[in-house]
Amino acid sequence: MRVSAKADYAVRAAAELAAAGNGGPVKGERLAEAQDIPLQFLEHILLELKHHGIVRARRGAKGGYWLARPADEVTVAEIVRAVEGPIAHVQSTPPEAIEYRGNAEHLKDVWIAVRASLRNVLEEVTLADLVSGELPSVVSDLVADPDAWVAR
Amino acid sequence: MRVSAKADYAVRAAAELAAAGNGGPVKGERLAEAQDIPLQFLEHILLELKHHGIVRARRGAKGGYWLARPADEVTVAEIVRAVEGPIAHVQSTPPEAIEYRGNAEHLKDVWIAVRASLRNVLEEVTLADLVSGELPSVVSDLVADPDAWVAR
DNA sequence: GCACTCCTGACCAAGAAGGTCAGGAAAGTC
DNA sequence: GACTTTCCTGACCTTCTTGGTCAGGAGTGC
Repeated sequence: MRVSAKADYAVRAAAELAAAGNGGPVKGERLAEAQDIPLQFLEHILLELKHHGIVRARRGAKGGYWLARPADEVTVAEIVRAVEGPIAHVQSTPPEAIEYRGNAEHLKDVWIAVRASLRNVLEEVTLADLVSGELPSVVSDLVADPDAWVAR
Repeated sequence: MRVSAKADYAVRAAAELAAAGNGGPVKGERLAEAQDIPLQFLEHILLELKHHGIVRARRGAKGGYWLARPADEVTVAEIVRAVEGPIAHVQSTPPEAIEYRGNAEHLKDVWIAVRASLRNVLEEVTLADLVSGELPSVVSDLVADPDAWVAR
């Protein structure tokens, strides 16, 4: 139930690309500096994003990375899936595929709900939202509760 | 963003204890059989639950495990925290403690929302709910959407 | 041809995941 | 007091993941 450095880095780099808009390709080095991410590690991450069709790239002078689609069509969920794999799998298998026995029978519903609630957040937030700061109401509602900010 | 085998096992074992109610201590072996969990691994998990005050135990003949509190006062969130540590940490630190720069500034809010939405599910479901199958509305609402059941 | 930048695979150290093994320490029974 | 039962604990093990680094190859633009 944790968010990996890789996913965090990936979203941050993608946010920079979203902000760059159509100003031409952005070098990996600039992304790394802007978000303070180890360059070589970031390059691997960007490659994964490219393989998943989220980002495009060109080599050589004037080369760099840019978003494959408009920033308001790329969700945080996609990026997380690209680098971390499926969201909220249990024991590495999707919750709907598990058969629970005895008194744990309804646990399946709980894990399904967990996944759905994660999706409700991650699939609603686009890179455009992230950059503009105008987050969808599902997020701002959750964040408005002071209780959401306390550690536990 | 995944649920470990340990957390899954822990909740399942706890559900069995909840179902056993006041019928006296339940042997580890019976829990392991009921939920098909490797016994020795389960014992380590139960020990962690004990250290976190969720479960109690007695050794010897007629010994076994039981819940330290009534089943309707133990949430799934507690159990997950006991065996997996804090929920939805980013890079192993709580989201509210991270400072984001540049265009990723609002990412903090997104991770906070992720954590809050997980809590909304996990802290609402008690072991009593789990065993009875009468899950809180936040869960049943999420599960009612057929979309929650499709892999992605 | 040369500089620039991405692309790729190999490698690596540390830690977590998912267990197993062996023995010790209480609790109950005879 | 001996014996059985069951929990308690630490050591160990294998495999995978995490979070990187290193070295070199392959396009691209001038």
